[in-house]
Amino acid sequence: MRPIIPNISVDCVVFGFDMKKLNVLLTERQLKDPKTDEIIFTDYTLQGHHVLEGENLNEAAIRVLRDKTGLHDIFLEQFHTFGNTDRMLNERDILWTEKIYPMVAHHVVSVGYYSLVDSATVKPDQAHQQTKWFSVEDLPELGFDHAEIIEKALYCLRVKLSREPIGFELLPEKFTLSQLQSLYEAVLGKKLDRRNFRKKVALMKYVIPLDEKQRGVAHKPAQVFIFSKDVYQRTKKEKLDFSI
Amino acid sequence: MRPIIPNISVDCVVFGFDMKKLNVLLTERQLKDPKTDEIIFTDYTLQGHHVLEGENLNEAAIRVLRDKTGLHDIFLEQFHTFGNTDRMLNERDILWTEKIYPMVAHHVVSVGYYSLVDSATVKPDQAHQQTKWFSVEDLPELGFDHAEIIEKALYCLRVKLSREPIGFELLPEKFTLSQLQSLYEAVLGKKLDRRNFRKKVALMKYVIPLDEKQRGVAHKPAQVFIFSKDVYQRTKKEKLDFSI
DNA sequence: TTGCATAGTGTATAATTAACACATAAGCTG
DNA sequence: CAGCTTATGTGTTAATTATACACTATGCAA
Repeated sequence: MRPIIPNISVDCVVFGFDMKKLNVLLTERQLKDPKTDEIIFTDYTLQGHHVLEGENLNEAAIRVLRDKTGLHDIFLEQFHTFGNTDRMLNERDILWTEKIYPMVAHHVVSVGYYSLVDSATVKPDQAHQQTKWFSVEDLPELGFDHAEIIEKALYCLRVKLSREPIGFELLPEKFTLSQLQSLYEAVLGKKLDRRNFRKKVALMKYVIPLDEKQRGVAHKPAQVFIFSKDVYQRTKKEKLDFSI
Repeated sequence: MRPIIPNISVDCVVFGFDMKKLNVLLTERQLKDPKTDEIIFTDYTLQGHHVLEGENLNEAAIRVLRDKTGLHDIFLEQFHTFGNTDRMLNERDILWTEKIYPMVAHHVVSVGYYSLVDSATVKPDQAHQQTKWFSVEDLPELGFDHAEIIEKALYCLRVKLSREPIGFELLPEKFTLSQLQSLYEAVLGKKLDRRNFRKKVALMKYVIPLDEKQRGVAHKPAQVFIFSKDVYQRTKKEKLDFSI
């Protein structure tokens, strides 16, 4: 295995959508006293790891996701780099770093990526016991500067979603318009008008209705749609929609 | 002097506006044969430097600007981090790094910042001989991956300018509406309608007319305005203008 | 005083956004 | 199987915002 670069890491904010709210994948971090086995603290962190020698940043992010969640071929976007000298210097982080990673630098610069997945495809059970989904509205205690990283990631996701149709990455392949709308509402954090929303979507030629309806629901079944990246690539015009 | 971190640097894309076009500040890089004094190559690079031990990324960017251009208290924004393993491995860069910085790592991750200045305040003469303004439309041969960095910086600047009134950072304190318009045109890369532009600006309460006119121009003198960051902060509403 | 160059101004039309309510279909329950 | 529950699906009007477009005003220079 290639050696790590001790002072450069990537952290991945994995966003997932469960048809109700926007979630973030977090891993439990627990420090125990080696003698008494007493828990010193418990909190949560993002999925992250050091970049390896000879590895590109993007590659590192892809590797982290694969290793820590089993995910591959998913949407990934670099959004900000965090390099304050004090970002690993609160009390718990010092304890943790000393015990677990004594060989690692004190000042690690971390490149932030966010990724988007359909919550249902990630079952944080088997191999990754201590990994769980948390609503972005109700996060647990976080290690390092990861609260700040998540906040920034969410902001960047909102900006991005308002410009580009990346929301589909958070949905299963087939979805209904209500699901799409509730995704937008979850990410943007506000309610949208159903009829106006559907009018907008109707203009997106890359959201394609299938000859298929929802099944097994206790109400009028909805039409099922897919997103065609292909059609999108071909029909998008380089509109940056500069507002002046 | 504090030691450098050998594998982390910042690169600053300094944008300047000269009332006509958008420019970038670049520094000549010339490699000479130490014996014959023959020029092996000449090209240009951004202002960059390694981060120092114990230094935040932002601080490093501020320091680089101060040391390389004399600028201080200016607008700075981190926009992307460049860390491909091959970013310093084209032929000229290898030659250069071997001769000039033999002790530095081959794989340097560079955090990109852009800054905005009024071209007139930077006179790249005295201390910084080899530093010159170049139109973003007509760049010289660039070292490392700096062409890519500039392209990304320009894209991010456009996105940012379309959301927030940061253009004023590129103008002198007092400016006319025509100057403001031509700044927007230069950054966004397209012509705007004068009357519609002025209607827009009229809605920005933080663009304040002074009781003062342009002087010494061979035509009707224009009204002079200032930008009030203060009024902006107080009147901006958190509008992310999500288009759905 | 005339010419030149840029400043400054308003209106009509088109496009986009925002607000809003009722009929429909499937499963469930009794 | 009747009726209840729940989410789907659909159109119009008003308000706002964006676009297109042409002439007069002012100061300086020749």
